[in-house]
Amino acid sequence: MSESKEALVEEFRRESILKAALGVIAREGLAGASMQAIAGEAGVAKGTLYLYFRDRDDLLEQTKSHVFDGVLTRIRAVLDEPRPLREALRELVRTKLEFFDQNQEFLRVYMALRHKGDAMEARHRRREAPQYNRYVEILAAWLEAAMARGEVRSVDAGPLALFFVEGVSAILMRRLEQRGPHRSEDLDWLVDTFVDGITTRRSS
Amino acid sequence: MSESKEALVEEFRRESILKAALGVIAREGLAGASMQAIAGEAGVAKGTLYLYFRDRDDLLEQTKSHVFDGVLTRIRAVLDEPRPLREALRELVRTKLEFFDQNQEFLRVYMALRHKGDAMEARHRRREAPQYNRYVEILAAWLEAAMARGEVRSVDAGPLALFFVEGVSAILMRRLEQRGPHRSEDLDWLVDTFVDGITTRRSS
Amino acid sequence: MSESKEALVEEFRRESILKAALGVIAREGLAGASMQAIAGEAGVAKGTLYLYFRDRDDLLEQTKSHVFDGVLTRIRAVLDEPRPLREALRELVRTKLEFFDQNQEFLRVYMALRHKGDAMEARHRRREAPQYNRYVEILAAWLEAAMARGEVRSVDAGPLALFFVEGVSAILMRRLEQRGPHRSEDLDWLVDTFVDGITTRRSS
Amino acid sequence: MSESKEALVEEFRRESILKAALGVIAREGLAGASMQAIAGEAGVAKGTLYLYFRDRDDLLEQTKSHVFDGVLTRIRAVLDEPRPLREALRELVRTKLEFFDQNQEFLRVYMALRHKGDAMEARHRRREAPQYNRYVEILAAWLEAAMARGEVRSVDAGPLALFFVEGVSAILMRRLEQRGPHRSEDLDWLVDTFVDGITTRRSS
DNA sequence: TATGAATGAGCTTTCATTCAT
DNA sequence: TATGAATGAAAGCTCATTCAT
Repeated sequence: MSESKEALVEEFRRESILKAALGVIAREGLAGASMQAIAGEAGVAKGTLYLYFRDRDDLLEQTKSHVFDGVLTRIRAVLDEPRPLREALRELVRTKLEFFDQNQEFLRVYMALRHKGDAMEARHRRREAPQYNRYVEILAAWLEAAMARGEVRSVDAGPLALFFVEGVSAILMRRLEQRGPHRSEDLDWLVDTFVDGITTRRSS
Repeated sequence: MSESKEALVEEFRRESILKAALGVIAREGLAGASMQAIAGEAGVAKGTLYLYFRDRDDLLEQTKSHVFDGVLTRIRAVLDEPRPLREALRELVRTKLEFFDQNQEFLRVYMALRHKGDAMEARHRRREAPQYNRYVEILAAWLEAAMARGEVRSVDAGPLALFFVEGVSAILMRRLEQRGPHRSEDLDWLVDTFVDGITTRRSS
Repeated sequence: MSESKEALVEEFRRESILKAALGVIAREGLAGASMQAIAGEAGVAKGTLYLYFRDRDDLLEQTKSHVFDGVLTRIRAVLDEPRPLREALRELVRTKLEFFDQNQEFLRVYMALRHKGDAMEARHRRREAPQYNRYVEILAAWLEAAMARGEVRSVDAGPLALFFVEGVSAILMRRLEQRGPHRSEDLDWLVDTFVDGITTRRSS
Repeated sequence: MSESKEALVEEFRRESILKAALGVIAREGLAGASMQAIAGEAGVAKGTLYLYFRDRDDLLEQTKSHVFDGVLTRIRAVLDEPRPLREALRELVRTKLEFFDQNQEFLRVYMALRHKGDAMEARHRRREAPQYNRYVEILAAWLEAAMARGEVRSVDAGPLALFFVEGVSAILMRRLEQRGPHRSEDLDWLVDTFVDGITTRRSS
């Protein structure tokens, strides 16, 4: 009981630090996210960060994971629900837009770090970006299921999912950068185009 | 004569530094690309770098430009040549693959910096990545021309181009990361899918 | 209690750094007073200096203030005490000699920086040397009071005070440089000469 | 013939560099007087400076000498001319004011370096500032002659000269700093005060 | 003699990390 | 467990000096 209470307190502290890191990164950029700045934002001392995270890299890594976990959960939910192809993908884009909107500043920074070999730390190239890959994998599996059902032309689902995910992400990022108002319906045509492409049977 | 010789030597030195920077960035990442490291790779003294570049930012910026200029030229050439839609895009992907192959390690890092608000420096958020944007713009213009000819369904060409460019880039990056052998024909199906999507008229 | 203790420790550390800076400047000159050297002399790490001083300029500035504050206090005390003109000025010179003797090497360097436009930094021309000016002002006020009492011929007290202060400083500096033994009585004749000059009524 | 011509050219070049150094120091301060800046001002290449001066210290030193030589010559001329005590010192101050006025910005910097142990370079503490000392010596000799003639009370002439010289310098510097208009007559009262002091016989 | 490209020591400053409290 | 003063490696950058031309 007491143990679980302590674990709860610890988890709470951990999350508040992650949230602080998120805020600082969004506001100041990665380079501005010094341990001092994060500690300050979190209202703890610098040393305390090292009680919860191995080092700066670890903290930054977990911050990234934390954010991506959020979208992953939502996206999984969208795809789990049975829907017509076109509707499902429209909903997917809608969800993603919403998420991007909420994490705009942070993503601007972290989009960079999608790929295996991070921009930052060649030393730590081993690290993955598992959530990001998971997202693509989930969509790929979903597409494969659609292919199995004959709804989608049979192609290599992995690259296809990646193509769609990144293409949409790029558009969303640009929209956010331009700070114009954005409604998700504005992108329905894109989904339609994509769906037309993957469902159409080529005429000789 | 002597002047042009000196200018040549200067340009040669400048390029050799850019090449060194490219190498260091590819090997060690952006953060690892210290002036010291770049100078070492180039076989010159630290101070020499400052004879050719204003500061580190300038050097990094020019390194990026140098690389992107290369692909931009090639891509422009591909799109300038009149070709059927499908062929043109296949050739585009082929060209890009080749380029990515040559600059793999560097791009892994610099893909990050495509977007307006760079990953690194919130202070320097102003800087653009003009070549990258130019690439997308060129494709968008090309697509618009195709729309005008009635070959492609009329949609917002800018986002569409971005979608394609980024989607393809993502796949290329992943392929390179997985270091498997890759033939450009492997992606013909993707181009076909995209072309089908953008050319097909929806039936009711 | 604990707070005041910490404040005490902090103040102690701060002063020990100032003392170290003083020593280094005296020994190596201003240009030789690198942060490294000062830190070494103080027995702390370079970074520690930045916990107590904003930057090098700040440290140097405070070092100067620290020294000049000392003499200012003593000189004020001398002039506050009511004394005959001649006695007061003799005592002033005596006090100054004692102070110069204690801070000889440092003053050799910092005498330079008396004037508004420092020797060092054209960029920082704004900074004053307030303590030094205060010293002259105090003496000027004191002389004006003597004029008001009819003890001293009425002239422009500011320049007169400056004349005396600098004249005496120069002699003290030279004596210290020549490292001969020096007793303050050796300068009584100078005070007498000055006093004679300022008190005498000119005979047509 | 040709040799002397070359020597002339060399001397001309040397002086033009000194003049350039003077200008840069006056404009940018000592710290801003980089070899590059001086070379630029002189219209020669950096390397050329080293053909005429051993190193930066040497150049700076000679710049100082060059300036002080000028005033020294003029002052010697003033004191060589037979004049009543009061007139001679008034003329001395007048000459000095004129000189200070012409070299204002430079002196602001170099006043610092009057003393044996320069502010800048403890390593080079050996160097003298001979011209400055010569000035004081000349005045001291002149005062001693006046003492021998019975016109001035017999005291230690060296310190007395130093006292007068520095006192006057300080006032002139301050006037220049305050950039107000200044006429030399404004300082006649000071000379009178001083003369009264040194000529008056104390009454018991 | 004159040049200026190249050098590299040395500077100030930042900041991730440690550890005594 | 939490702190934050202290550390010192490492960064970007400057500039006096050298030397091949």
